[in-house]
Amino acid sequence: MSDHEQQPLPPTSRQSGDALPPVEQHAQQYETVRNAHETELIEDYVELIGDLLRHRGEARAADIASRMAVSQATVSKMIRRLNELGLVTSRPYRSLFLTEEGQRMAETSRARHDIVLHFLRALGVRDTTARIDAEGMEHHVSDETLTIMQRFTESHQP
Amino acid sequence: MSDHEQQPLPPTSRQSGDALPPVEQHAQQYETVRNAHETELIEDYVELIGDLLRHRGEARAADIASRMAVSQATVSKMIRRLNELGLVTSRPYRSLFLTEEGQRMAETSRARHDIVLHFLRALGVRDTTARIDAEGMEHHVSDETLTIMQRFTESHQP
DNA sequence: AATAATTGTTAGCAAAGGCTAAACTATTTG
DNA sequence: CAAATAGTTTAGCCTTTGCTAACAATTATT
Ligand SMILES: [Mn+2]
Ligand SMILES: [Mn+2]
Ligand SMILES: [Mn+2]
Ligand SMILES: [Mn+2]
Repeated sequence: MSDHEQQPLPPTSRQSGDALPPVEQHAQQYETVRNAHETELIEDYVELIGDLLRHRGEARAADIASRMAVSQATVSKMIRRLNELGLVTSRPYRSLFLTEEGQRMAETSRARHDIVLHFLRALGVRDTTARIDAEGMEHHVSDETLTIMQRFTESHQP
Repeated sequence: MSDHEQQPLPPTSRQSGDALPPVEQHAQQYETVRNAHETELIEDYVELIGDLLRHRGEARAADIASRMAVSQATVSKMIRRLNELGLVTSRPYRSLFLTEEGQRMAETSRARHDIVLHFLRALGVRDTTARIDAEGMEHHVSDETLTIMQRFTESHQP
């Protein structure tokens, strides 16, 4: 075993940063993030399709492409995948629709997204910023935190 | 132009979900998230290497692999990339070290990570959950929100 | 009806981030 | 010091998510 203590680093310079968590716990943090990233895009597509259907009555591939700032080819490919996953139905040149399962996912995602967005606004974040932050944060917020956010929002502007 | 209003949808069923943002703003939300995802992994590696150096005096590939719950091959490949990016220096079979730029990135990431973690704890989230959520959220929190989180934490446990 | 514009699909490419298996190097132990 | 163990690297594979370019189908305009 080689000695690891090179310069003992004065304990004063270390008021910053918590201790390292135990290896298994630390590993679980990263694993959870990787899992979230696997479903993140799917959720955003399904959620957006649901929003378009609700607000516009139809959800076209071109709308998705411009709202996501992504090429139509990318959207087309993703739609095939959503189809295979049983989340949407699509006929060429027609609006997309959500399956039962797709609707459930859209609803869950939208609810979660709204909780995060409203929480950020209640905290005092400007609307534009809150929307940007919520789009990314939503996929990484546990149910526990979500509940706490919801309570906070309710109690801070009834 | 085909008419989109199929069923006008009773306005009562719509207390949920805000209006759709204008296309350009909506697009920017997703773009920001995609950009964050590009740097996210890099930041986590650099931050972890910094933490290992600080707490353990050295940062070995094997430690990174077990803490990230990823294969050693994956770590080895990523180290080469960090090297090419000028963030770390590495001699084969020796500890990694951070370059000047790597140290700056580690410091910035750690500070941001801590702000999010402490904020969640101040909100009332349990430690384990807070750590998991912070690991994912940290990359999607704007400077504006970060500042607000910091103020909140300070004023809620002095 | 013919043409133009929009919308959608397909093919082919690339980078990122995983993995396993095999080879190699270093360290620890008998 | 030889053998065993632990750590590191490389090669080759796969999936996801993006892109552009070319083509096809639909819808809108003249
Ligand atoms: Mn969303
Ligand atoms: Mn999102
Ligand atoms: Mn972090
Ligand atoms: Mn992280």
